Amino acid sequence: MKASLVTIEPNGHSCSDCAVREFAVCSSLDAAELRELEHLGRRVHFAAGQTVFSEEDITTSFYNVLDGVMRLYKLLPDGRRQIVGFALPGDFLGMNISGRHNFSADAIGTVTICQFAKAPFTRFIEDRPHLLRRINELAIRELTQARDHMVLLGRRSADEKVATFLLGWRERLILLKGPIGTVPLPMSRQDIADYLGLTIETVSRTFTKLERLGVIEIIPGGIGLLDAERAGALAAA
Amino acid sequence: MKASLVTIEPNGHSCSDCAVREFAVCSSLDAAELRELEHLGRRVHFAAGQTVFSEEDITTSFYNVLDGVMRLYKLLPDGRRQIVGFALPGDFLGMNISGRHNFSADAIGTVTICQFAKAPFTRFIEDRPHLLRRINELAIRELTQARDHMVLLGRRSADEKVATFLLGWRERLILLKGPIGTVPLPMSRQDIADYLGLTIETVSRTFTKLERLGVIEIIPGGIGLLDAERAGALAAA
DNA sequence: TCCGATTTTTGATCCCGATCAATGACGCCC
DNA sequence: GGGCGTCATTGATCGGGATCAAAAATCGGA
Repeated sequence: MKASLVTIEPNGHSCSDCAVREFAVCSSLDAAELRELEHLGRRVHFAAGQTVFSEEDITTSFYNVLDGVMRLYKLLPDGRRQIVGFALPGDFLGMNISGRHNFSADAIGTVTICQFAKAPFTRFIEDRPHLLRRINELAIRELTQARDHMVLLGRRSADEKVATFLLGWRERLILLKGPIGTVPLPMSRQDIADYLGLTIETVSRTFTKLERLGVIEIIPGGIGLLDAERAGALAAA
Repeated sequence: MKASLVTIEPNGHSCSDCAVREFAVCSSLDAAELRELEHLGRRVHFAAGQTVFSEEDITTSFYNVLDGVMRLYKLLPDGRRQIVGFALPGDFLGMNISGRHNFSADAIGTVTICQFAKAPFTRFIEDRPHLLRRINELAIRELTQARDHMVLLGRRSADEKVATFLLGWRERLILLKGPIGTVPLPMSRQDIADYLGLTIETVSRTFTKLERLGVIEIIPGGIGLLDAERAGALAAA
């Protein structure tokens, strides 16, 4: 029997053995609170390519990424797409003030998510200022990243964009999983292009150029960073 | 005697008659709290072009814009500039997690600011979750704007960028001051260019083009919006 | 293991917005 | 009111990245 595209984990799971415990919003909670939170969230699995929520959808849940990578994006009426970020384990999605999501979110590869119904989670936050402070902290960090990305989109060349992306992505993965050999790139070239405000052809050409320069090595599903120094210079950080 | 470029208002002022009372972060406070807050903040005036704080500066204060317009921007090492936003009365500046500002802020024209020393204000927030919630709300709203701006920078043409900017700026002013005739543009063409990821020449040419099309009328210090419908179509919202 | 679909790479050409250059329009201070 | 510095507009040309097109590589399924 074929697995469904979206499956809810049937049996109990516990926050205490959660992989993203110290990265996620939950890091602000004590043991007792975690036990209470366990009853509010449920683990959900999404297959590659599935949409978790869409822009303009009414917000009914908040989401905590546990495993996998997601693309967060906005579409223009004519189909042009801008990816506003990639979500990794520990990222918290769904906060907004309009009551509607202001971007869409797809699973890239399979993804596991901890899903909280909006109302009970909002009530849970209510009298827990430390959790609110943690959420605020995550929002401010995202805001900082968003501003950095504006600089990239508005003022950097294609070469700088690609180099900056590769270094930044690598840095995030290292922060999450520790030192790594090669850099996995689970997203497609088109995703990278839509993240950097380029076309797929330009991204592909720039990858090839960087390889020719001996800065990277293109491997299936990722790249190897051969000359971090040189890459940093190209990124012009 | 010539006025100094930065002046601190000498005598007492009161939050109760503050112009941005209902827009700002303070809208979450009751009368008693406002009276307490009064002692933490002081009004400061900046002359046109003055820098209020710079990127990488250690954050020693938070700022509440009371009057005037500010440009918020980031610089690349080689001088390229990206304006990440324009601050208007009611906007709250200075939140970050690194302890350093992550963008610079200049006064455009004269600006009045309500300045709070970081430590006492942080303490003031401490046991006032409603204020924290309000700050979080403002952060999330900015995040939404930041994502919209990413789409503009990454995926829109010059014409769309300019039209979108004019409509968005007009909308913000209307929200703040009610219906207006012409749209004042206190920032320079260079500021607009650095906000939209364009050059000053392209902005100027696009303005002229929109005027030739009968969409706007260029007047000293601003524009008149003659055909909002047409402008909206060009913006391709 | 082979085949068809999809994704990625590479090549040729085009065009939008940047760059370079000059002129025009203010505002400001003596 | 005249001269000067700054900012905005306009014109001519250039080039980086987009677009159009095709080949090559990779992947998934029978």
